Amino acid sequence: MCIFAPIMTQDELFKVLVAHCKEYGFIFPSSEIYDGLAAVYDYGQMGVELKNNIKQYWWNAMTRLNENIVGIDSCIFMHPRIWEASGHVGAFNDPLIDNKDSKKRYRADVLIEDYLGKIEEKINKEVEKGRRKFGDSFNEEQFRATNPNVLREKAKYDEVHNRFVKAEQESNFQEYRQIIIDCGIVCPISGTCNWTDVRQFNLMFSTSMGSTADGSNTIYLRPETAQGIFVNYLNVQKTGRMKIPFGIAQIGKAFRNEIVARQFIFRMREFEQMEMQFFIKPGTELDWFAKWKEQRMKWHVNLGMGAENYRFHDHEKLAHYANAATDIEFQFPFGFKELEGIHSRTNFDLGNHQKFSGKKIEYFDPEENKAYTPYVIETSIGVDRMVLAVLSNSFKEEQLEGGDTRVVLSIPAPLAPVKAAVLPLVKKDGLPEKAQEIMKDLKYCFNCQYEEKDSIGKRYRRQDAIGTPFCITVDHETLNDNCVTVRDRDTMQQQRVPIASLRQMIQDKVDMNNLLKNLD
RNA sequence: GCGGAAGUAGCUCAGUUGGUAGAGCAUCAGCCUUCCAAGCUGAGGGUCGCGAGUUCGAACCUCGUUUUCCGCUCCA
Repeated sequence: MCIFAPIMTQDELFKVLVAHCKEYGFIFPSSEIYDGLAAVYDYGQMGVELKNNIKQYWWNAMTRLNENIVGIDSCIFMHPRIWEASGHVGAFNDPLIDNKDSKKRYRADVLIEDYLGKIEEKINKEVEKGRRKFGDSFNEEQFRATNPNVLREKAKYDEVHNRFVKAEQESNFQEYRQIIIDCGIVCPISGTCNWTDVRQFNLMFSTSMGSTADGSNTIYLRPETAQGIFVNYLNVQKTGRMKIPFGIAQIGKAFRNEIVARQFIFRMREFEQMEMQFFIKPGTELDWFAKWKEQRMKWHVNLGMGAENYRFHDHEKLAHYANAATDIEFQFPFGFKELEGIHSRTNFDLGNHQKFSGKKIEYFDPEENKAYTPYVIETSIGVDRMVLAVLSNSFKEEQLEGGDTRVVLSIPAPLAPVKAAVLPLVKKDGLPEKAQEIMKDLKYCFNCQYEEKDSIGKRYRRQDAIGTPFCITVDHETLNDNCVTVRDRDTMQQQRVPIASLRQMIQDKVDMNNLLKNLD
């Protein structure tokens, strides 16, 4: 068996995978009969099963294996002030400006900051010049206060800086543009100053709550599920009598109005997150950060999709709330990309909610005999990215002996949408009836399919294409000996098995608890 | 959001200088079949992405629009 690699590039493979996902009912473009809706996808009959299994694997790994982690399900709608406290209202609005000649887009504030940085550099150069000139007798403070070149640049800097800060406070984006033009900031590509207006892209979706126009409030669709956990911290801690360290897990939809959403379900405007916030004593965050890094990597590798396909990517530039951050990256067909983020969020979120809500959010630590606002380690994984990781990793086009090819999804068995297919060899001679009997027995334990149409080989291929680990074939012998042929998806090997032992055989392979036991 | 390319049946595509829309596979029904797809017979399925314009007549020419892909840009 060899994989199609020599013939197909990663790019082509990805296209074939997308087509396969549609053809076999995993993922459809949203609203397709109305020409689709950009970057929104629906899960089909197979996709939803796979997705649910992934969620179950995560949920159980979090809430069952850890006595000190509990789940919640908070709403998508939340009080608008929450997004001020979290920093999303401020930081999620990027002022963007385009150069009409080069067609390149920049963040207007970054352009101005770069410009200010260049003036600073100039000043520093002057200072260095002076230092070389005067040697030991050089007095930097005095030099800065008197040198005409420095003073001129400093005045320029202060003027622009003040305008910039004021514009930022007032969210006056036209002023951004004016600053860019007044300073003669040019596009590094085209070298021209031919700029469009500054446009603001609010990455949060908004809608209004309240049915009358004047009585309604603007509210946002949450851009992350984490805040639902933070604002419920006190509720869970008190009612669950939780002692630090403890965690709260949540799975739910989040929405971001991305400027560009592409690469299939990798970046969607509506997506699903699995987040766990772990509350800890301040000062212990780097230990817990390391622990969760290890735990989360173990969870991934445990699926058996190849340890070499994962890597950590530590952040050098940290977000406003974090003091340590890393990504778990997975090798997608388009390269290593973020699958999960692990962040040490300090007490930024709880502290801010304390400030904005005016409610005390503290934990009294009996061991320390004092109260503090807990620190947080966050693990945050995209469900849809996880689905894509599983699909892209398991999709194979194999060359068989005799020149045949087959397309197989070697999905880890506990995640497979359908666990077993029950197939009468022919649809006569009482074989369908016997197969239905088996089906009746197995359907209470596993998601099974019954199929009698087309030749047996064709049915095997169809099951391969959706990743069914077992095909159970009922033949004429079965009526005499109560045994069936069980065909393995990955090896294509067949084995004669008594009907009575079918259930255990399937269970051994598809039981998610086997995965979970390896994690404990 | 900008630039480029594309959109004909569920899928892959053909369709001549503008003249009544096709194939293979798939689907469905029936027949035949003792274990790794593509046996036989028949049937269904398309406002040619959508909307205008030019024309006696548009899948084909023009404009607009939308979706997808590629590049840029952005990404908590």
